[in-house]
Amino acid sequence: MLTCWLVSEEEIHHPIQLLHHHTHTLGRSPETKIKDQKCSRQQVELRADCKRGFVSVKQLGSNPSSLDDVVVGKGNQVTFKPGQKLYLLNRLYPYTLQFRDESTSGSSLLGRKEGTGHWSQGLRVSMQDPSMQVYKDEKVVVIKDKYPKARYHWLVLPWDSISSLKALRSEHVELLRHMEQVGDRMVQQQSPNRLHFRLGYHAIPSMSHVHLHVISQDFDSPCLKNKKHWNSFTTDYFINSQDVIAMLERDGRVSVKDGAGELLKLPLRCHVCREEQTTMPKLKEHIRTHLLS
DNA sequence: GTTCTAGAAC
DNA sequence: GTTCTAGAAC
Repeated sequence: MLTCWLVSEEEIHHPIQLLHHHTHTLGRSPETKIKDQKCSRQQVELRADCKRGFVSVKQLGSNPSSLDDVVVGKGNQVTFKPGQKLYLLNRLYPYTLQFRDESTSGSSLLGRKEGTGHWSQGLRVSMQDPSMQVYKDEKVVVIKDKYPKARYHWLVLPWDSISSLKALRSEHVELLRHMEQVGDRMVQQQSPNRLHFRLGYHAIPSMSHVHLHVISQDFDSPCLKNKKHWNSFTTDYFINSQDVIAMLERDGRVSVKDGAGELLKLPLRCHVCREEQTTMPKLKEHIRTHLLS
């Protein structure tokens, strides 16, 4: 079981432990050392889910608390994940989340695995591991997907901690262009034959930290196992990098349609000839026929 | 994200 | 009886 800690970004006080499925009220108090009268004594209510790796945040006070750049709003509830920043009041008093393996604290025992936090933070761990890095420069790092869904499947990640598409703003356009350029270069350099590739983002990714998928369109991989896998790369759930950049240039934000998650439940359809298949094994057999020629 | 497995579908 | 999917993971 992981433990959950609320960390004051400005190190005003020690991390506060949030117990699994317990509510914790945070506001103007000796605990936070906040004396600002605009902050309610019960500014937000927090409830940690250590199994799923997030904290529910409900704003109780009248003045705005915000998650990244988005105001929560009184009475509203949002999901707070590691990598995101919670500002208790008016973009002040920033907090981050940490899920830690309790086995790493205190005296260590032999043979115990090092705690790496919640599974959804796996990419943040992998990108820092030199043995996983395929390419890196001052802005981004490229790693191979741990469970590739095709013969070639890379992830391009920025060093900057950007939790998801929702946190992207106009100022990130240049970074995203660079990520795409690096992705294009991976395709040209590493791929010997002329396989078709797509570069894009998942509408609702499971893993934290913005990552660009660079994936060959053979989908010839034992790790491609279920409908969710298939539809996440072959429906509108997969948003082309160019479309994300265009949206960011035009609106200053990336909007993901409501119900994008439903796209994962669509029938299995071949991405080449659009023919529908009834089961995954049949689909996998079918797409082999498009490999030749 | 994956693993596991109950029970639906065949 | 076997294959395959899809939801839980406290």
